[in-house]
Amino acid sequence: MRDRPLQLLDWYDVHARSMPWRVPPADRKAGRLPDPYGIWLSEVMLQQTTVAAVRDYWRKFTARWPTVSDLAAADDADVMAAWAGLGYYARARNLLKCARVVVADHGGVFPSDRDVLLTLPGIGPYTAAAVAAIAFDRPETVLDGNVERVMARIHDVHTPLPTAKPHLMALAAALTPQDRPGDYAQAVMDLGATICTPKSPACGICPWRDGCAGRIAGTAASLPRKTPKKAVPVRHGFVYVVRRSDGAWLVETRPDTGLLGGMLGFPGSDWSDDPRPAPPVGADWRRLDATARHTFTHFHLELTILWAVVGSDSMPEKGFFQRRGVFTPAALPTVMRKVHDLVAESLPFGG
DNA sequence: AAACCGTGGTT
DNA sequence: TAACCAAGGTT
Repeated sequence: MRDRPLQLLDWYDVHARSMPWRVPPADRKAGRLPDPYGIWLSEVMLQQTTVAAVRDYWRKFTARWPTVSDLAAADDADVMAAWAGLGYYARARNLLKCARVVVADHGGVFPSDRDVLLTLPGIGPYTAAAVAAIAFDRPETVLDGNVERVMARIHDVHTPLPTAKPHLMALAAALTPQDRPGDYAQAVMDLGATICTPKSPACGICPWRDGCAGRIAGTAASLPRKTPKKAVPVRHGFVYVVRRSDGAWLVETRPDTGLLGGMLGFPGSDWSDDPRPAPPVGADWRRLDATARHTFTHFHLELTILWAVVGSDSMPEKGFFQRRGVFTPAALPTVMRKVHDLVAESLPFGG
């Protein structure tokens, strides 16, 4: 069998996926490396998130904040609004923290060392290795969901995740080449994303098919094994949508920690088995004849929507009014945007 | 160390 | 359609 990394790099030279932040293999071989800021931004956005979902957000962020210094100087609310809809909002809070540390402690220059990168907010083992390898061509080993799957299959590893993770890491590290480590890292992930897919891998066209123990054993499609997850419960809650007579919307900035931390939203009850309404302002409340349903990572949510129209002298106990032109549903996390859309289509208020 | 933390696409 | 899944990190 020919050298596995070289086999994969030859495949990558032909089949590399094109991405806005990526430098194609031909250019990288000529010595060109990507902007570390763009790679860091892409890697944070790509955490548990598909390439398709990230593309437009990455373009929007780099157009508005072209350098890490620009991002570090941004207003928190602008960054959170720009991140709205992408999910895992702690990433956006850590993104800002990280940018500010890079400016304050590293002169606005991204560190190239994996262990230094690991000290930065929002950068864990995967992202530190990815930035070092992809942006600086350091021989670091990335272990993401793709690499775990590929390693489990070519070595026919039956130990379930996450127990198997250290073993899979050792197997992946043993393959990482000294030459073109950045392309190699991207190549394994492209292989996992396009050939060695979770459900029905395309073993027939895989550059690693010859030495793949999982394919030979007939177990590939069932690997990696994973310990079963718990069923997600259903929780309930109330949201309060207040329109002022001039069309302004009552919103609040959610606390920095916890679910949807730091994001804009409509005030509401807690989300529990037995929530109690606690309206943010005295008003003639009416119940909307529609329920907002949304699924988070660890629970389903059913929200009862209460709405009211108040006068221009209204002084809410919670939140603040955003006028027309300032308020935009695009700045809301998806569950709140669903609430907004249900209200907007039920109450023709002129947007 | 297990729980928490979003969303949209695929099966 | 409900479950699964995606370039994970933090506490």
